[in-house]
Amino acid sequence: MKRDMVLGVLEGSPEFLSAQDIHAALRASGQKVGLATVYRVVQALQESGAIDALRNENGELTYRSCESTGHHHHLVCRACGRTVEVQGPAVERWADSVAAEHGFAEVSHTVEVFGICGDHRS
Amino acid sequence: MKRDMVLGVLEGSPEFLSAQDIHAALRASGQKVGLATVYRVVQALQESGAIDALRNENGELTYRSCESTGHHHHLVCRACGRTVEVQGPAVERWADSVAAEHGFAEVSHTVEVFGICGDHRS
DNA sequence: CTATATGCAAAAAGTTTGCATCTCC
DNA sequence: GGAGATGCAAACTTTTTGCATATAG
Repeated sequence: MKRDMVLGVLEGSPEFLSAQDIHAALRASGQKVGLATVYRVVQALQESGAIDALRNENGELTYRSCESTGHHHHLVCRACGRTVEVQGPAVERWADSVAAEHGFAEVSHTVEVFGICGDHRS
Repeated sequence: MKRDMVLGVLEGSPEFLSAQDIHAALRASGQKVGLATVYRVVQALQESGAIDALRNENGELTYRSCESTGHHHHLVCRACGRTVEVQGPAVERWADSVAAEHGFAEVSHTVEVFGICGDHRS
C-alpha cells in the first residue's frame, strides 16, 4: 500500500504539498511510484478526512496532514504582489457565527485581502 | 476592443464569473468572441487593477468588477450549492485594520464561507 | 502602413480514467 | 484464483501561446 508512503511524506512536512511534490519526494527517496497512484491515494485520504486539501495560487491541489498547524490568510499587494500572512481570530469567529445563524455546519472559509503596500503608495 | 464587452458582462453581475462564463455570456448575447481573447482581456484587466481575480473551488479563475455594487459575502452550501448573501461589518473592520497594521492602503477583500446547510446535514 | 487586437488551433499544465498487470490473501 | 492496488498512457479540463488575419489609428 502506497498510502503509508504518501502519509509519511505529508507528515514529514509542515507545508502544503502538491500531488506532484509528493510524487517527486517519493521518487527522490527511491520509491517507484506512479503519479496516478499518488493522485488516487491523496483523494482517498482526503475523503477519509486524514488530510486537508486546498488549492494554491497556481491552481494546484495541495495537501497537508490534518492536525491544522497554522490557519492564516493572505494580504496581497496589488502593485508588487508582495504577500503577508496574517492571522484573524476575528474573521474565524465571524465566519462561524454567521454560518451558524443560517443553520450551516462544518464551516470553512477563504479570505483574501488586497491593498497597496507601503512601498507602492503613489 | 473586446475589453468593454468583457467589462460589461462583469459589471452586470455581482457574482464572480469564470473566463468561460464570460465567454458563454458574450456568445449568448450574440457577440462573436474567441475564448482566447476573453482570457487575454481578463488578464489585462486584472493587471490594470480594474477587476479582482480569485480561484474557485474547482480551480477555475473567476473575476469580478472592482466597483461591486453592494458589498456582501457568500455563504455556500457544499452539499446543495445553496447560497446565502451575508453582511459582515466585523470582517470589513478586521480587513481594514489588519491591512493598516502592515501599511497597506486601498484595501479590498474577498470572503467566501462554505458549510453544510440545515437541509443537508447528515 | 504599422501596430495592436482577435480568432483559431495546437500546446501546456494539472488531474483523472481505462485497462492490463501485479500483489497479497 | 480473486479483490483491490498499481503503473502506464491516453483522455480531459482549464489556460496559454503561435501564427496568420483583421482592425484601428
